[in-house]
Amino acid sequence: MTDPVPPLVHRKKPLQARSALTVAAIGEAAIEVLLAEGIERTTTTRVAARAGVSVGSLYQYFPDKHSLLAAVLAQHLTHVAMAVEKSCTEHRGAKVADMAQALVHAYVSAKLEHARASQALYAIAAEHGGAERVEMARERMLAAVSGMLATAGDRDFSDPSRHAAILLGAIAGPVRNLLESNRHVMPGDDLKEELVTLARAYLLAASTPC
Amino acid sequence: MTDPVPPLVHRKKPLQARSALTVAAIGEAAIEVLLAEGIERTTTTRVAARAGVSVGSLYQYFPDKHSLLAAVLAQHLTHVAMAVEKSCTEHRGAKVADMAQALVHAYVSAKLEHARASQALYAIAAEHGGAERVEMARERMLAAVSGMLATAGDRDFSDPSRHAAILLGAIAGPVRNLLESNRHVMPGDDLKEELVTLARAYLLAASTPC
Amino acid sequence: MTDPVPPLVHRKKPLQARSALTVAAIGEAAIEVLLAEGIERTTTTRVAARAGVSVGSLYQYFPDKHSLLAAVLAQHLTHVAMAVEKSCTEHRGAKVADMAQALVHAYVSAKLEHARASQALYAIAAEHGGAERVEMARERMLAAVSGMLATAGDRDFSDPSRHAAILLGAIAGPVRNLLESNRHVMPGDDLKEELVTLARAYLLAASTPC
Amino acid sequence: MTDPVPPLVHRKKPLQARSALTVAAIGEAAIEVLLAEGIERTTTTRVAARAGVSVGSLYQYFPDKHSLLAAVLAQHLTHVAMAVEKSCTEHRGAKVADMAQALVHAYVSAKLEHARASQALYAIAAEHGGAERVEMARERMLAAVSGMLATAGDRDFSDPSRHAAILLGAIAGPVRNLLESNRHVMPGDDLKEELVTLARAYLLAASTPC
DNA sequence: AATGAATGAGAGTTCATTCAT
DNA sequence: GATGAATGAACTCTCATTCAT
Repeated sequence: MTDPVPPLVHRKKPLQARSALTVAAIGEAAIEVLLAEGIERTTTTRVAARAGVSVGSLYQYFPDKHSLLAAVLAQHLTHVAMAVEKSCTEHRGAKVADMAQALVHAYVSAKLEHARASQALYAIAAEHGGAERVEMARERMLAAVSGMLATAGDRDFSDPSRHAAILLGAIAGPVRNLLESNRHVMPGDDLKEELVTLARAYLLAASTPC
Repeated sequence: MTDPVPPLVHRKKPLQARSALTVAAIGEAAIEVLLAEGIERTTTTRVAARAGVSVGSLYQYFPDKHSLLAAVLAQHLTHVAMAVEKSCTEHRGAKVADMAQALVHAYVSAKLEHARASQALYAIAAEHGGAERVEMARERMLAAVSGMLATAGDRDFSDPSRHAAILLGAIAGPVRNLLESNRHVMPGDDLKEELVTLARAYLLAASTPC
Repeated sequence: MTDPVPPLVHRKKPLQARSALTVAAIGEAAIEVLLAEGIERTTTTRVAARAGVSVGSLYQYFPDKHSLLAAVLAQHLTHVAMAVEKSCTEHRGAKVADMAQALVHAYVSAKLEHARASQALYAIAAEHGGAERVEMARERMLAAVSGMLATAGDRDFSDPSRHAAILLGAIAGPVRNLLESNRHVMPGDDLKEELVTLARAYLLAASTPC
Repeated sequence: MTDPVPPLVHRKKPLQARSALTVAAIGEAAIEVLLAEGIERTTTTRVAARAGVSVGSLYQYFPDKHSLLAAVLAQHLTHVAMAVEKSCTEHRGAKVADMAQALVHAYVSAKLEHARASQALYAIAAEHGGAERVEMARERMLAAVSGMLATAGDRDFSDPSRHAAILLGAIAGPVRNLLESNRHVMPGDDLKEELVTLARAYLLAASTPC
């Protein structure tokens, strides 16, 4: 939108245990307020109150509201990206069917594990330099997935980067729908199963035998 | 978040040509401001200014900011949902491969046709009762798609409604990623082609021959 | 308050019958809106709508909102003042007991006859140059009453003007209370009777036999 | 008009001395602005400015404009009501002539003591739920006065509650007239004297000897 | 370090008034 | 003459941010 990717610095390094706890509490509180009140009513005062600290303290740890929300978003994105990266690293050289299953599990589990946060953060993603951060996380995952695809033991991919992009998007879409629809239409395990079918079918269709 | 689906009424019926133009201009302006400034800076005053009318006029046509954004979102969602419904109706009884292609074309074209609007509206979708409206549009499309799947000439689906949900999500995900990443990584036609592959592969994998 | 007594001119003389009707309708509408919505929500548009005319028409007859409300107030005040003047003229030379009765009847009847208007107008009286107009009406009534008292056939008043002021205030107070308390505690006739007792007692106490 | 009696809560308890001073300053300022500019121009911003604080501070102590004005009105009404109650309690069992004098003194003194506030508040009384509050204050005073009348040592009242209502109204009317007419026609002491005459005359006329 | 009262720019919304039709 | 869409100043209220305590 308007702003370049801001540096995302904390005003202080939360070296002491106390500080770290406070920062964590504020992050939690932000998500809760986001879910309970919506972005427009997510104010620094309300977040501080929910976290049980004063606004002043909040500003001791985050230079402004922007940074607070960006930090919360970044943390979540990093969590998911790392889960994907780990899984991709572990399945280099595997068969595509296994890659598909592993990727779906890694991604969906990481998302559903923090379902509430995920849901809340879709709202931030569109603002606060969120788009850039989301983009960056996607790049990381894309690199990991296309790297993995290129090493598939049983299939060749003509354009691993493109296939990775479609694959990730195709997995993320239904997950997002599930998280955003309040009444959870489908249990997480069914979702995973169905997405494994999807991922496997796509990867096979998009590749040729070695 | 907090509010139920609001009635989405215009304050006045835009019967006269002049009014209709003004309403349209305001809608356009809302999207432009949304894209240029982000939601937080999308104020009624700015939208009115961009539309070349006074705030007062804006409020003559929309009871409040909420309704304005909701109306813009609703218009877009309806456009896409109708395109999908039309395509599904036309392909009842067809082969799944054709269904897949038709659905992808219909959805992606409708989205890319109003790419700017699409992109801008993801931000609204999370607020302003947007979630409910998005949900409703999804229901319409789901019904259309699962209805179509059930009539496939060459395959049987055990649970058309579930498959429809996954399919739509899987198509929407990559489209969304494309729209949200500012630098358009992939041309629209390539995207369609790849999604057709995805959709066909999934539908075949998820069904059994008649 | 801030402004001197404004000239209270209509923009046009309502010579034609049509105009006179419209003016009257607007006046009525103003009172209704005042009662139904309170001053703060008494807008020119609402008054015009209630009167069944356009805002534009309202402004054809009244130069501004101020004048409209002032005119409505003035009309009511004049009505009451005239009733009092008439009664006072008719009872010059009478006995104070009869004067008291006549005055109470005239004043209370005039007020209760337009109870709704009376009630609504207390709100205007404090603004819109209302104070001055109320003052002027009081002067007229004061002059009439003290003029009458001075001619009493059976008693002498040392300071008719002061006695008139107290008398009028003492009658107006309970009437106002009755009108302002929504649940009408006392029937109008009981009020009159009680006020006659009050007025007679005061006038006798404040005067000496001839 | 539209609303029930609002709870009249301050947003924060003005426990600290500083806060209490600020709240008081805002109340004072409200009265001054009311007198200087009239209700329509009595805006929260102007009141805050006159009080020497920011609008934000005003809203820290009063949830909305409504409550601010209501609080100021309530304070004044309570002051007067308490003065009347005190006087009535002290004159239970007294002779009606003494009761009359005491009541007039208590009421008129309380009003004139805060003449400016009194005058300003007549304007609020008609709006902002003022009517209800005024009504409540009147009830308190009515109860006190009729309770006192019932204990009169030298006279019997057939309907103390009705007599109390008329008496209070008859005293309030002239006081109001005096406060509202800018040029003070009559000194306060003369007014009191005249009202004592009025009150005594009425109470005697409305009662019978024991 | 922590607090939370104070600030004031800025948002949403209304409404008296005008004027092209 | 009548209409009512358009205007934009002004109002109420919120909230990110600061700083004296």
